[in-house]
Amino acid sequence: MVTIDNQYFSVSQICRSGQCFRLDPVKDGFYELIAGSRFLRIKAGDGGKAEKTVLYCSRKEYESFWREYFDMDASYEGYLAGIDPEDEYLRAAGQFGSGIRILRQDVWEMIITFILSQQNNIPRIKGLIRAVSGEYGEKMETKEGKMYDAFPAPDRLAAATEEELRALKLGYRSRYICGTARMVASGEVDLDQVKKMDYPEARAELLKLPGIGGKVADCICLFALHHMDAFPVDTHIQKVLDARYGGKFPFEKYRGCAGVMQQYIFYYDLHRSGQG
DNA sequence: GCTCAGGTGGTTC
DNA sequence: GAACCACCTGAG
Repeated sequence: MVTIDNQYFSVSQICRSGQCFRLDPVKDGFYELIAGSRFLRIKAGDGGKAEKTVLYCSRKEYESFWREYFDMDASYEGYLAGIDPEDEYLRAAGQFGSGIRILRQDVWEMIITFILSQQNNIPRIKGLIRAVSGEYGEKMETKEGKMYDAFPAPDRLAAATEEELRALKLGYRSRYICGTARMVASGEVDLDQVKKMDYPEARAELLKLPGIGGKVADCICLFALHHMDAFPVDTHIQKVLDARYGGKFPFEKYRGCAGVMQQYIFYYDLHRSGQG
């Protein structure tokens, strides 16, 4: 068990920030997270009051994996402090989503996840990932005996046919998944190399894969490769940019942290009218 | 029925 | 380079 004593870390906010589709609330403030082939049970804190967040893993596993995964060594307080004081909207958005973190997720998993995300809603995206993992992912079991499905490796998905994927209701994205899986499994696009590239290089390399355009490439760059200048512009973000920023985000003020701002805006736009 | 949901790729001017 | 449009599926 590892307790997180950090005011700028909220599991419920990360869950609803739309960057991770395998983090789900179960009951009584508990969450379950599958990342690649790993499983983590989490007890959410109450937002910096009495209860701290608890990760149900060993200190060793935390230090060797989850600490980096949750980007615990970055100062999100610093990111918030860097928001233009005159930008009231962005300050409010940052305040509202101050527990969000930019996760460091697996590149392959993000490639497939965000190809599936196009023209789709979040509940359905989650369902499709569950279906693909259930069909092609390795069957795993926690020490407590809970079964779960790992995210399928590239060679497993490369072996699937488009018809099989269509049977899982992936729709026209099936063709993209087949093509992309084959290019990655064959090494035509080498993800180990992509991980070493800077943002513009990695983005250009990802654009070679079928079904990946600028928006999806930016999601992968931000949520897997941690290129903090990536700023995915989807329909929500575009709506806010048009309404608040004359259609264009002031990138010059946010060198090295534009992606964090994108997450604050996205989360604020999606959830501020709800319960928070 | 129709529209919409975290888009991409192809065609057309 | 901008402006269409087809593309699976299921919910409202």
